[in-house]
Amino acid sequence: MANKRVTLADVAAEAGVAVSTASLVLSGRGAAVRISTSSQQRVRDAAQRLGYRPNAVSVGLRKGHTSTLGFISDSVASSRLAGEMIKGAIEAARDRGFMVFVGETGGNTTLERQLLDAMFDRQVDGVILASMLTHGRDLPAELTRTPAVLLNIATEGDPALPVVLPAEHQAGRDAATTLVEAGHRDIHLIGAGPGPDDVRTISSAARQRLAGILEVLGENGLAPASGRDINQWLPPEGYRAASALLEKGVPGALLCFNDRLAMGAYQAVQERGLSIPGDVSVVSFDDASIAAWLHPGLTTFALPHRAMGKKAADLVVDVIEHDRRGTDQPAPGSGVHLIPMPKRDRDSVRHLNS
Amino acid sequence: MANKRVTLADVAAEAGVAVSTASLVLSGRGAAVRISTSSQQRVRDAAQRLGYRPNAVSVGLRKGHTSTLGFISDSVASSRLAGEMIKGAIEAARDRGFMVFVGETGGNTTLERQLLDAMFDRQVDGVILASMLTHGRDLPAELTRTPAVLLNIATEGDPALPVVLPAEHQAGRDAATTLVEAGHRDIHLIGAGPGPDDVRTISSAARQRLAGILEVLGENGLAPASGRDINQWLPPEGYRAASALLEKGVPGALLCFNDRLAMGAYQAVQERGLSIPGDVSVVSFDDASIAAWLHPGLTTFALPHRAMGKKAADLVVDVIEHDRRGTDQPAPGSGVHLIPMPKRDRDSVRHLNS
DNA sequence: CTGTTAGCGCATTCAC
DNA sequence: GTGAATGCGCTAACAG
Repeated sequence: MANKRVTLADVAAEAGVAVSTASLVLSGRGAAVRISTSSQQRVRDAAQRLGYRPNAVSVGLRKGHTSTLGFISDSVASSRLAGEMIKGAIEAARDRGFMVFVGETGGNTTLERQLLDAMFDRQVDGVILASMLTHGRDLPAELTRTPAVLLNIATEGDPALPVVLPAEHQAGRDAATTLVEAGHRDIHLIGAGPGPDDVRTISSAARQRLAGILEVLGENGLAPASGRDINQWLPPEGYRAASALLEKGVPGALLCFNDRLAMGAYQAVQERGLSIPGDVSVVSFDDASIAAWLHPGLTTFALPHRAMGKKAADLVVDVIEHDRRGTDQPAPGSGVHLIPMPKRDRDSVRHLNS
Repeated sequence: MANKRVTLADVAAEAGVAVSTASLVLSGRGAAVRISTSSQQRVRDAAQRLGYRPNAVSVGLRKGHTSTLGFISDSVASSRLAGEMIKGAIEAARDRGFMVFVGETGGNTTLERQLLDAMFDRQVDGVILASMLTHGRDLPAELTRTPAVLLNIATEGDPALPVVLPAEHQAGRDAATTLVEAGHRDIHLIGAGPGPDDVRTISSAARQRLAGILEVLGENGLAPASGRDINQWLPPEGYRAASALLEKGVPGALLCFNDRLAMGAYQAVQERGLSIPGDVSVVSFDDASIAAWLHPGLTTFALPHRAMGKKAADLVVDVIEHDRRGTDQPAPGSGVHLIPMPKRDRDSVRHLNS
């Protein structure tokens, strides 16, 4: 099985030089220290021939850093979107030469501490702390010992750490704008509202989406035709809310707080023989995979999870490299980074004025 | 920032003993080497007081192993199910004291090699190679250098490595049995069939599910009423296939090869004003999240991704620990491990005989 | 220009 | 019972 790895010493022996020479050459500083071209070539050839690869563990011990990141999340499996976030982070990390440990806490704080410890034991150079449900939380104290960034986690007050969040407020504005510009006046909210404080979930997305929506509505002299504050944003709840609305007549437009609510609303509308978007328009948030599969395709504002993961990884690496450089300039990137939520324009909105 | 970690030397100094003594004590062999109880206590106290944690990188260099696994997949983000697989693996690994590097190749073989190299450089003790779409493939040669297991990857012939797969064939049998026992005779296949070789996707799941289905049908003197071989198992295809069927009359039962096809079939059936399961019964595979959200709930056989991930991690660790023990008994666990696909019994099947 | 030396943090012989 | 010395594979001072 383990046919021993070839070491720097092997290469040096093969090339007939000292290990330090081999080290210099292979780290690219051969020319700078003016090692003879012939020696350099011999070392390179030997390394090539033997298939030498530096032992990262040894390098890590020696240099004190490991080109390794930790990614800790409360859940990795909740949805495709969670996967996208991890994927974005892993890919960006790899592009910068980092591997990443992934851990999942299930929301358990003890476990979180243990995972952080296990990662620090392995000398990770930085940590991404992520949540799949944006909300505020206390942060473990260890996070100050190492570069860290918060991914999809809201903090109260001014965060010392970089924070990456979706631009929920702007998405709320964009969603309302979409409906208003299509000529809709009676817009029913499903998931939160109608008042700015009618928000039941701990998800801070709800509050911000709502604020954005109300802002635009207000700017156009409108208010929500109705609002339904819901704790669990799942299809059955969307179904019930839409059904209740339909009993009282045909609502012009439904602004659902996520795609699963929208899916439930679709079911209610279509079971009554009504048409989307002919009779009722629907706009939503998230761009979960069902959004594209629904009939007709659901117009929605995508949670940019992939881009968020990438941004988070880029930020930690920025901080790491900054620290390593050891300048006394301020650490880069702290503060909140809002990632835009792009519109997925499909077929669930009717344009009244065209 | 980096307020230095406390090392074994710090502990030894604090306790007033030599590092080797401290090492012995903390590795639990203090009693065996008969170190004085007082020294032992002092060392333990010091370690406690200073918050000592062994540097895993150093231990890795010294002992040659790192309590670290690599998980390489062609995609981590394709669905919630992919996440479940990773989650199962990560959790099982953690329970055994291992952290895991996660990498994603997107199907790119070069990238796969690079990731494997990066992991081997970091001295991973074992590797899980996973795919989100079961099918055969060539394996990178490096895999023989380290304990490895294949997760959701089929191999031709007798694999030298442990392989973890869903019990697709049995699930095919179970799905057909469900329909037959409910009294259905005209069973239409959507996704593959009607002949045993009418399989267009590279997914080996299709072939095995089909084989299981045909077996049970045959045992009951039946054959598929029709079959529709489809390359892309997505809702639009299911919609089209079911629509075509409905033009010729009302099929009694639809056996869909996955939930997304079933979702499309639902749309076709319900748009025609027909009822599930009143007019047509539907059974499917995967248990994607939509299966529970559809109206009525879709009876389906769940891909046990979580359990598969767990099994894979347990297997690598078994092999690692076996190798480490150095006995000359055969390596454990090689061969194929089939994980059962449990039935999610919901409301899409009508029982004709009750 | 190149080789020798020391040490990153730890575990393990081997003397005392 | 305990401590000093050695080396895992590598890099960085320092000599030569």
